[in-house]
Amino acid sequence: MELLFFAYRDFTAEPDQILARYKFGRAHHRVIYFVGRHPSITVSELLDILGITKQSLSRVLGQLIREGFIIQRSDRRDRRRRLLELTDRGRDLERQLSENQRQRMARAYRSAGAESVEGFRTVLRNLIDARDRARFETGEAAAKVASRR
Amino acid sequence: MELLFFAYRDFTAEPDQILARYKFGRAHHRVIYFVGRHPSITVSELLDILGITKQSLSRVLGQLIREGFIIQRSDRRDRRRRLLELTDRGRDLERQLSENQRQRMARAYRSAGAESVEGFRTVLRNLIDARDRARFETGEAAAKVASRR
DNA sequence: CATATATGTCAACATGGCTGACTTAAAAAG
DNA sequence: CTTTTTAAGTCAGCCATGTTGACATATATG
Repeated sequence: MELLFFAYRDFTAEPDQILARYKFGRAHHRVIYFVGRHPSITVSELLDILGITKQSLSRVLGQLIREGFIIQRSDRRDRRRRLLELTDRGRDLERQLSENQRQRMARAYRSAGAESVEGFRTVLRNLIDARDRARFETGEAAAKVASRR
Repeated sequence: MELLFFAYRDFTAEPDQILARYKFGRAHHRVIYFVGRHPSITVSELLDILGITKQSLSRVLGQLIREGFIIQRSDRRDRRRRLLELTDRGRDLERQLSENQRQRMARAYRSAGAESVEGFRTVLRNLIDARDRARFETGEAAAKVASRR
């Protein structure tokens, strides 16, 4: 538990200086990260992932849209939905922000070795609520989940 | 990175209802947790661990002391230092709060197996800044670190 | 004695959660 | 075609927990 605390603390600490330049906070980082990882994600899906309220998200998402880091377009099939994408500008910022973290992760993986990495991922998956664990299933199970959506 | 986000999100989500009963937040949980794990910790050490400012800590720590969850006594050798301990009441609360988390961790460990657990811990250690990594060294290295303090 | 260190405190401010109440547009159900 | 449900957005206000900066006090150290 303590390890997890320190690892998470140090893992998330670095990007803050970059964010400050844009007058953004960690919440913005999370939004940019997940929109980057899941292009065409809807607002509801993003809310589910972040586990926060619509009102909280809207403050942050609104800024990102107004300042041109994210664009919305409506889903053709269901025009109530807004699909979110990073703009070029958004992608730039995402890369800047995640660069440190990716490097840190890569370093940790390299010096731990492939077996440790597998164990790391297995335990993390088990820590996640069953509801969301499916996102990270491997092989056939993942295919099933994907097709269900 | 995504796995880590979800695991941390779910791992930290549960104790909030209990905390709410005492009108406490997550910050109180962290303080109670670390004082519980490191009896006689000083205020400075706690600040280092939490990575927050003295003023932020003081708000939370002050409440916990006033409400009888933590006591301070001065260090005999250096009477400027205040050593922090959980009271019986504090220990009760700590147990309540961490119970879910310990169970979640135990479940994750059980279904992942001993090897995965080793890998998990190895990668987490590597993710931590070198500065704090020493806390978690094993065997002889750990003894050295301990004796240096 | 002078300086450095550990702790505490006051004030003001920012971020990012929350609840509650409502609106609008579109889809789905009847 | 009307009603209901769903997805998204908005306004207002509250709270927890970070931040900076300025100081104060007690004690240890040089």
